[in-house]
Amino acid sequence: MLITIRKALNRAGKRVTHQRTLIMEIIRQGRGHLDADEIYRRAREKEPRLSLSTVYRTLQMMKKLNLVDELHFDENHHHYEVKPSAEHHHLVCLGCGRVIEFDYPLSRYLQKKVPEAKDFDVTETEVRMSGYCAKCRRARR
Amino acid sequence: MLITIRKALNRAGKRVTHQRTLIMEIIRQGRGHLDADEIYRRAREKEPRLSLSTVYRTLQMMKKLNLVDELHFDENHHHYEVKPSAEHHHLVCLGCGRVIEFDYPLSRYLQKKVPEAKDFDVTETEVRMSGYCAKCRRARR
DNA sequence: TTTGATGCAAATACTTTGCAATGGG
DNA sequence: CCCATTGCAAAGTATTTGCATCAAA
Repeated sequence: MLITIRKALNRAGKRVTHQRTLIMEIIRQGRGHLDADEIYRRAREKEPRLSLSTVYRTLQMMKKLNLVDELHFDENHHHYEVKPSAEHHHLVCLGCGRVIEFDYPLSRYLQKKVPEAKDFDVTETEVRMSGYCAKCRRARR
Repeated sequence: MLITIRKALNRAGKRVTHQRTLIMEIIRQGRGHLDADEIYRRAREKEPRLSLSTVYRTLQMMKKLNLVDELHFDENHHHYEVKPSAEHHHLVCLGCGRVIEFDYPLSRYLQKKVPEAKDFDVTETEVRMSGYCAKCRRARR
């Protein structure tokens, strides 16, 4: 786990700092769906002097190195997860905000089926379905 | 066109104001992919006293009334388009930012295929594929 | 005339940046 | 020891809110 991070950083000529491994570890343990602020809060429990800027800077870097994915739910901030090996997507409840993950391989399929994508080097495919879960549907006014 | 907006507002018990019809008309003419600020700039050409808050408030309302879709590209603000009748999705070039639309009906299919979605009232399905278009791939360092 | 909607200004939320100090290689 | 990285504070951008005024019904 940590070895992967260390390796990836080295390969990119980036320094392996305590902050970077900590942040990455938190994202991994968060099993996706953490936002920058939540990552910051958790990281500060171990490293109280860590700054929010470092979280953002690390996130940007990880994104560029393709170590994490940035997800866009129905909100005005982002969520992060370590780049998953198996393709999976998200189901977001607009009522309670719960995010349900589901596996579904679509990337290769769409790449073939969609003519517009033929000439494209697709690095990421994200499917986001939103709506209301059973519980929230009942409570909905 | 305008009739639809007027109707939808009436049906929801909302007032039909000059600002609202103007904003809606701009989103429609923008053919999707306008952000709040761009909508604001264009609207002010016709209605210089219009405020940005009104744009945001109108957008929120339209979203709730299901008249517009809010799209999440790889940025920290949103883009808006009038709710399209045919299901379509987006291909985003990370190099030049160009957004290519493609039609592809997936919603019903996924609703059936994904067990996690069975118990869900899905109101929207958005597929976003990102990567590099032919031009940008060549220019990429 | 009666509210709901608007404009304005101020507040909040999220993210980025400048710079001096720090620590990894 | 050198320079990438950090913490801190300050700035920048995106969005929301309170309130007096305005205008649609």
